[in-house]
Amino acid sequence: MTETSLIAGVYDNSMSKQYTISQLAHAADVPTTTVRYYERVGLVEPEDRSAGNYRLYSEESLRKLKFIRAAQAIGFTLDDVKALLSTPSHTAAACPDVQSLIENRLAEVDRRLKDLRHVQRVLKSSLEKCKDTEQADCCHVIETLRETSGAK
Amino acid sequence: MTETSLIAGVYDNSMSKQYTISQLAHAADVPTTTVRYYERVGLVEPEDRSAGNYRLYSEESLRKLKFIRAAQAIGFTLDDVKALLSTPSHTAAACPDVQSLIENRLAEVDRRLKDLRHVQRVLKSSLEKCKDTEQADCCHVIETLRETSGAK
DNA sequence: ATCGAGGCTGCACTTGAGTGCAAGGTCAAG
DNA sequence: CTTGACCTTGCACTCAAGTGCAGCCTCGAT
Repeated sequence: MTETSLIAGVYDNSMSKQYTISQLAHAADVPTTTVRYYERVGLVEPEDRSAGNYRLYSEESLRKLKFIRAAQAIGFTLDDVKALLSTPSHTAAACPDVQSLIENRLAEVDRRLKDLRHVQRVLKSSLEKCKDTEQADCCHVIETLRETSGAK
Repeated sequence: MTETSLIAGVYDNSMSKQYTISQLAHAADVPTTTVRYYERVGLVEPEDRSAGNYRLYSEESLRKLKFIRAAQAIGFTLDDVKALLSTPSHTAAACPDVQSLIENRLAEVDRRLKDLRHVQRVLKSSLEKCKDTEQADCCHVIETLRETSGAK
């Protein structure tokens, strides 16, 4: 292990192949522009440059990239991801930081879920009124909104 | 009813009082800057101007403002709101438009709920591993993420 | 040798919903 | 008549996570 990173895994088969930016991007299913952007903000760096100044990436970059997308998918910001990635790996000391990052996200997700369920109820009842053939009057949407705005 | 607006309600007590921008803003619990912003994007207009060129708003503006915030709270964009507001009121013809706007929002909310529940599961299991005193090793977070990134 | 695909840099722009600021005008109280 | 709170305009800036573009370079194939 050349570098003790949170990502550097168990499988350290040195002599792994190198990727150009588009190969890497393709493998991680990320636009190349985004890979360069991640570099700009300090998330991923090429291992090396080719003779013609092309970026060359290692397996680790690929793992990192996948990690970034996975973390993003569950709602972490790139700043959070940066924190996660720069956490000195495998030390118990880091745990509280990571843990509280997760707890914060989870709390936010819970809040958001609660909100959304409320929203879902309101929208459904609006739709009911809208569809009500007795008096197909979408203006009731407004009533519904007015009434429920105070609530919550 | 001077204007057939979706908002102009049943209670059309003419001779209603006028608001300065800060009174209006306070009543609707919106910053004054935001009221001006809404004007810029064509959502709310003052009924009149005072001698000193101050904006003067009617009750209708207040209702409109409250409507905007309520609609926003259930996830409509200001563009949606504009569409809702400009819908020629009380005509059955408008119904399909309003209805599909609501249906679209609802579909999006459903999707979002599904995503969030997934996220919640992933975060919870990360947290479990993080808290596991057997081997308090937050790095398992990475494993969890890597495994679940493919799913979904 | 030349063509097209892909790569490089740097900079500006996007979206949505506002916020901040400067320079000035107005209003009511003291 | 001054002070302070409030109002006016216009313009620029914020945030996050990118996207787009111009002008140039490099690589592999024909």
